[in-house]
Amino acid sequence: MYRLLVADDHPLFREAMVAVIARGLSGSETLEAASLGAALEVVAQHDDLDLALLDLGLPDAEGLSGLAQLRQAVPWLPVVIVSAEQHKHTILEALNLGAVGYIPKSTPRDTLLVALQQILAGQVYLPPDIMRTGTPPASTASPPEHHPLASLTDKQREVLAHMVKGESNKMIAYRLDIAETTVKTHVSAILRKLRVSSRVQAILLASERDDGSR
Amino acid sequence: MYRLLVADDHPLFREAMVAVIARGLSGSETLEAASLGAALEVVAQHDDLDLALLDLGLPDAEGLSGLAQLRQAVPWLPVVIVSAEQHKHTILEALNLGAVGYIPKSTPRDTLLVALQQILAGQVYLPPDIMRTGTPPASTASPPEHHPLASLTDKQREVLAHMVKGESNKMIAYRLDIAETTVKTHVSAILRKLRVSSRVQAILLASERDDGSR
DNA sequence: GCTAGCCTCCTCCCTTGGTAGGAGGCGCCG
DNA sequence: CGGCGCCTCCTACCAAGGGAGGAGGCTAGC
Repeated sequence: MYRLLVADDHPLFREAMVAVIARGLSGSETLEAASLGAALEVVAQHDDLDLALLDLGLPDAEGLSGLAQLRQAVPWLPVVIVSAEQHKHTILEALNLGAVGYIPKSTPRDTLLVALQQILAGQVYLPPDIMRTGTPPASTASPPEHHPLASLTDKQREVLAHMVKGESNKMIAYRLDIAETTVKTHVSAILRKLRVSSRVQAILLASERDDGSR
Repeated sequence: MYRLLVADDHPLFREAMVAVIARGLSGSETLEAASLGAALEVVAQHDDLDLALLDLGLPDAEGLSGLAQLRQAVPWLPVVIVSAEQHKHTILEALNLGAVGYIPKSTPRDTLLVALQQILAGQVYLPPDIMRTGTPPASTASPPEHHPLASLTDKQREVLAHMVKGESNKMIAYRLDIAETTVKTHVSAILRKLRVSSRVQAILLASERDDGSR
């Protein structure tokens, strides 16, 4: 049913996770990686993955840099962080980097399954503690998840419309009669909101959605 | 019917050209520009132009640099060079820069009309002299005009396929197991053959054509 | 009044994209 | 065999893209 990647350097935990998935998501296939490097290789060769479970604290990845690299390499792949650490700051950082969820290692098996299903369904999973404590992550967490494109401001949408036509920042600036730096600001905001890392990906995503054009 | 831009610093010649167009291509609209700067402004504000007639020797454009700038600014706009000069080298250079034709100023009115119609129909017009003298422009002139995409080599098509997915040069290199410099070489060749100036435009052009994907 | 969001613009900095030009290897064809 | 096209890779260089961070002005809402 689904194809998942479990990236964790602890063999036992990896196996446990795989077992949970096998039992809870029957028919799903799991790939494993013991390091970030291995994970990057795996994702490079499998473009049909549905989700990656990434452990924080892989030997070859400093903290969230592993997430950053993974997102960078394959922006289309949803990544959920699996970690022992539970600092609110780290979790928000991860979301900012494009993670679609954060699962504490202490999560009981059945809750874990619910979390995975929720994430595979396109939702975001966060540890209940965080959800409860009055934390309105606002900018990156709640709204964008469901309406990536809808969350753009008018001006951003306008800039995106020009990007889609293949125009450069400089040309967009000229047409909209604003400074190129301003265009860059908008573009950066767009990329962040759409969770992609290059204008090309933003364009593909945009023209894939709205597409009333042909 | 058509919207043309006539860029020439000589008012008399410009008027004559406009007159020829008015008589021969009834219903067509012509815009005028007396300098390259003016031409650039015009094209920036009119994205529905069909063709630009560019004089070589505009006050603010050194030789073919005007063509280069114009092509750079609006790659989608076909540009035909109108010039007094007739050196074979210049003509080939112009074609290399993406011009779709080269019309000597000495061309008689009726021939000029034929040339314009030919160009508007997607053909290329070159002064008969050049066509006759055994000059096989090969690389840029004859084949690409009709089949921009078809003229790509297998490898180039393969690279383009990855570009269309939104992948960076580095990622493509990794997937195809070749050096990034090689990917760049292919990308450059693709851009040249497709007559565009950025990967985004190449991608848009490519996904506009083949599109069996949706 | 103050705050929050948005738009505007800037500087500094690094990465990516793209061009130019050269060079070697391979295979095909006249 | 020699030439030609293609693929490969390289160096060097410049332009464009993108992130970080700060800053001012504006309006809407509390």
